[in-house]
Amino acid sequence: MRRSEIRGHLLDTALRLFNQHGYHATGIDLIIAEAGIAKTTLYRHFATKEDLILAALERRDEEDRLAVRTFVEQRTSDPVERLLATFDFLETTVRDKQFRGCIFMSAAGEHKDTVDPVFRASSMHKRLALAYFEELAHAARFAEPKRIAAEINLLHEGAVAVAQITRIVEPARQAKRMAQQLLAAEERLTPPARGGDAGERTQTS
Amino acid sequence: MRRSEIRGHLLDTALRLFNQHGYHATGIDLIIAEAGIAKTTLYRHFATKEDLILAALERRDEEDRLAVRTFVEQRTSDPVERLLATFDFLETTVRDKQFRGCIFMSAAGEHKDTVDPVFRASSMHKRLALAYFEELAHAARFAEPKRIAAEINLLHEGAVAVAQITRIVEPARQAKRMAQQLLAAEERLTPPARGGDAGERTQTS
DNA sequence: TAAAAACGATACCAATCTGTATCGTTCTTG
DNA sequence: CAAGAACGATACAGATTGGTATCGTTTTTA
Repeated sequence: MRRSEIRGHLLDTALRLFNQHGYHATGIDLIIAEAGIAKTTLYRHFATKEDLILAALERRDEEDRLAVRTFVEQRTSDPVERLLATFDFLETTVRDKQFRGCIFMSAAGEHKDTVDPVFRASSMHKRLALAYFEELAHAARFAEPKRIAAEINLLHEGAVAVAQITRIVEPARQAKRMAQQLLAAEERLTPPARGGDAGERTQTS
Repeated sequence: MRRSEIRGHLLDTALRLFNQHGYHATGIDLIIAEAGIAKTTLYRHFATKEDLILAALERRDEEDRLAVRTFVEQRTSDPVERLLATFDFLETTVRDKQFRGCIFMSAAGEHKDTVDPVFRASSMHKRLALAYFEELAHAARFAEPKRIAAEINLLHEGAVAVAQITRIVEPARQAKRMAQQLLAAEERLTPPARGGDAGERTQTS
């Protein structure tokens, strides 16, 4: 393995093990054994285990946000359909055999103190995920994009939580149907496809 | 302290610490120190730490299910209103200064293997919570009580997850409003209050 | 009230934890 | 190609983990 790849390989291995066993239950010795890297080398890249956790979460945060954007944007250009497509993306992640819940929720669950850097990193990820929903809800010209985004976000979190316990895909599909019904009943500032009537509010149910 | 109370006191202390720091991060030494009980005594009541965790979850499971039933049933007798009242109960638990998320979700998050007894205990609690929603949805004569219950359940889990990260109460209220809109649009087998028309399906929106 | 059980205190055990020190080898890079 | 940095391997440190052994004291109970 080239030395420039070691850091990334360590992060990938750590993420896999954190997802599989959790953060406290995953020891440094297991990580280096699975990665096939010396302990000295790990500590040359990351000062502490907490630093490793934070770096892993940061990497995953960027990967995830890029992945959902890519998935959604290449599927449709309509903002409402994009909001719904996020649930299809969710379904693919839940369908993964390695799915054991959201690693950020797990991280926050094991580092419950709000001032803990790991909690803050998880919190930041969730805030950015919500921001994407807001971006889409705004583009869809909903009358209350922030509220819509929060509702979509709540459905996402609910689906992941239920799927974490049941280990079935159905919650993701159910959440999508709920989102569908929810969005269909919402006010828009202007109708999306038809040339709208002077920016006035329009009921589209 | 009377000796008959020691077991319960240990469970309460353990639950408080598990909620505060998580399961792996809470050591036996901390539990006995906080409880003011000798280690020997703890291990006379519980064979292993896992046994202590399981007993604590069992205790909390019964407490919680009784508490929500009591709260809901003394508030209203209408099944639909009772479904909505579960969100008010949720709001009180989230409003608690000690709220750090659902201890069963945390337990499942730290014991991710589906055959792990702790995971199974958490899973069982969630199954029983869902069963209560089904009971209420059935009493409300919804056409599809199982689906309704699953949707209510998903909203609950979503609200708890979002509240765990944000540490605000709003998700619980938002989930209730979503449930309200959801239930209002649902078919019922017979109208609840008015003497119904021969058991046929009725749209009540 | 007397015997039995449970208690507290403490010392202890082996295993595991995160993190460091040492040192010979390999890779990178100027 | 040579110097310096990064690597692997190993041993080790100090703290902490879950759990046990011992024993004198207190409480329960028959």
